[in-house]
Amino acid sequence: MLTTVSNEMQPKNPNYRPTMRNVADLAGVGIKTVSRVMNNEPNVSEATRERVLKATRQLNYQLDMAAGSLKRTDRKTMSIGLLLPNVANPFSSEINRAIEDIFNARGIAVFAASLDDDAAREASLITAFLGRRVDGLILTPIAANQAYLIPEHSRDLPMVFIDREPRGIEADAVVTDNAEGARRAAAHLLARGHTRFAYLGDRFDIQTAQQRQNGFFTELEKAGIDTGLVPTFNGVIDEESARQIALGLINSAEPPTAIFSAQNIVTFGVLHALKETGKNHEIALVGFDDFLMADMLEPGVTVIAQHPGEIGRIAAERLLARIDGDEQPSKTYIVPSELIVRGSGEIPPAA
Amino acid sequence: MLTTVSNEMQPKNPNYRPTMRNVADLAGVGIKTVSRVMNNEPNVSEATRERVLKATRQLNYQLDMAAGSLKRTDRKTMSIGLLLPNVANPFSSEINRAIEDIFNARGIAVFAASLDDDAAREASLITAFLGRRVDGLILTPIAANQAYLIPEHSRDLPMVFIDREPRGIEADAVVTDNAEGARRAAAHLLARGHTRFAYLGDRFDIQTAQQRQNGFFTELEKAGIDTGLVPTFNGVIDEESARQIALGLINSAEPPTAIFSAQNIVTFGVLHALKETGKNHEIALVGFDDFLMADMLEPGVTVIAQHPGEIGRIAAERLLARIDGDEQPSKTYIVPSELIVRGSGEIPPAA
DNA sequence: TTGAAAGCGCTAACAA
DNA sequence: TTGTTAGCGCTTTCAA
Repeated sequence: MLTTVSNEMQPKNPNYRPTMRNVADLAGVGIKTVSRVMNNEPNVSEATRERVLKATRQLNYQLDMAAGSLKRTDRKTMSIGLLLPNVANPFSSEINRAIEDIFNARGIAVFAASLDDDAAREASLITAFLGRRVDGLILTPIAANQAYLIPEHSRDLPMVFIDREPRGIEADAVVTDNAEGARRAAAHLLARGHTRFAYLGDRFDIQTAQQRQNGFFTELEKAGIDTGLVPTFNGVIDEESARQIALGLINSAEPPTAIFSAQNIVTFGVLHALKETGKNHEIALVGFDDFLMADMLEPGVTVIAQHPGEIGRIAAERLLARIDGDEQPSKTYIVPSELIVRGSGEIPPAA
Repeated sequence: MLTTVSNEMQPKNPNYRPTMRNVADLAGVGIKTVSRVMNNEPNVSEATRERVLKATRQLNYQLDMAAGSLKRTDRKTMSIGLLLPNVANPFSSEINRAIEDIFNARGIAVFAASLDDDAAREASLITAFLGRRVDGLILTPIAANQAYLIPEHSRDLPMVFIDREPRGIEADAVVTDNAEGARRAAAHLLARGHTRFAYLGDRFDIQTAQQRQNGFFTELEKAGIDTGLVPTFNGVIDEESARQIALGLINSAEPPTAIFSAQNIVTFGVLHALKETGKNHEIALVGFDDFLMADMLEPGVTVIAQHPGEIGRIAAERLLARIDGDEQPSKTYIVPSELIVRGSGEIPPAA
């Protein structure tokens, strides 16, 4: 005989959303027993468990995680926040996928959002995630400084930075060896005998862009090249301006024999310029970032490939370890880039 | 003079996470006043508001949305679930971005996850989202039937299906005009005088694949071609098998003069085969789905482009309308595909 | 093995 | 304009 009154509380509508109380009443057990079953806790007889499970199926009951986490000691929401440059670009979306795979396997859901290189978005998206009490954060820092995150970090909100290291806060980071990758590009071109270079990079206020330029120029200088004379363009933020700049270089009195483009989009612009002018087999090109179809172009495009999937995987594993209580000192993990030889970077300087 | 006892409850640790009660005590107001300020409700004097705001800053307080939604009448969590084929592929990630933009502007966060064409994942991911009480669902159906969602749909959980229409449930859907797009591809090739075709498609159990094949074949038949004789390959699920099949076709006794590849990955395999055999300027190719660099290949690749951003935008707007209470009958929205002429599809049949 | 009571942080309803 | 009380659905604590 059921003694509770809660049956009266069930709306006549059969499509109300049942609570644990409803399940308990239907199964004729206490609410705590339902909780035990739903959370796979021990000390429930097989018969009782079956009875409860049957009631959950009858009512189509689903545990409310948020309500539970409110009272639960660890207060975990089983969700994390992920801030990427842009979920639509291949670099971001590969990271996204790698992270999803790891958290998914642990039953943790991922909120992802795009920053568009906008510091104001960084702030507002982080606020949105914090308000949802995510268990951790993986983010590409864009604001000049991340010191504002210190209070959260001390409150034991784990965070891992990706692609760029944070400033003003000590935390884990996972980044590509940008300087070394660009250095290798320079060495590769120098080995073919090039002496006339051009450098096209994106926003110079972004850490990675600076590192790539430094790496590239350092190697040129080691080879005795006066980098002050190397045509250098920073702030090339879209394909069309990259194309225009490349056209200007190609048509100049002393065109470069080798071009280094420090980023995906920039590479696309340069490729268009080379194709239009028919110089694609005469001027060497190495691009930072691999891209789809790079091997199908004429010539194939030699690139310094990053490994976004690897970055995502490592970041996810670090965050998971932190969530699980890992207290080791924070550290920056460096994911090596890779020179992929396909043709465009092996063109020798014109006689 | 504060009379509450809750100050004792604040841990000595300065890095505890403050509650609304703590803010209220510090500001010397009632908890409901803090709630009013945090939710921008009226009827708070400017002075009080300032005092509360100051306290929130001092404590670094952040409203807990989940706790609030528990009691709030509308029970909204301000989050939605998004199920995509694969967040890493360009089609999915463009949709993802379009949806993010619209929900973000409304303060609604997006849980995204990848299905990998796996019906079991569809079920488990939906369960995960429902357990988090998302306010709505946008999903690419993969399971044979979505009738299992009827209870949730009747409980007033809005949902919009994308890319494919659901089966077994009446709900909004946003899809590409697959049949019409493929039909147009056929017409385009027929107009160049082709009579020997080959068709390569992906998993035939996927609705869109069937529609594309139907559209393509219908147009061929209209032109008097016996489609029973057209070499047709379904279940081409990766680039390498597409390449092998294309190589077989190219090297056969009677090679096709025009190939239609019904999906991105398949197109990549065919392109490789054409390039390897040097037939890229001899055999015509039209692919379904646009891709990066399609214009940079030799020849440029003629495609039937889908508009994933548009699909995402419409789906997001529909879901938002439903969340806001729109009760109109459910409907399927069709996003037109677009023929993009670039060269490969304009190659005439060999003499 | 089971369940009753308290309370997580917040909003609704209502009183002052 | 402000504050008090109850209670959202759940887990914890502790008693049976």
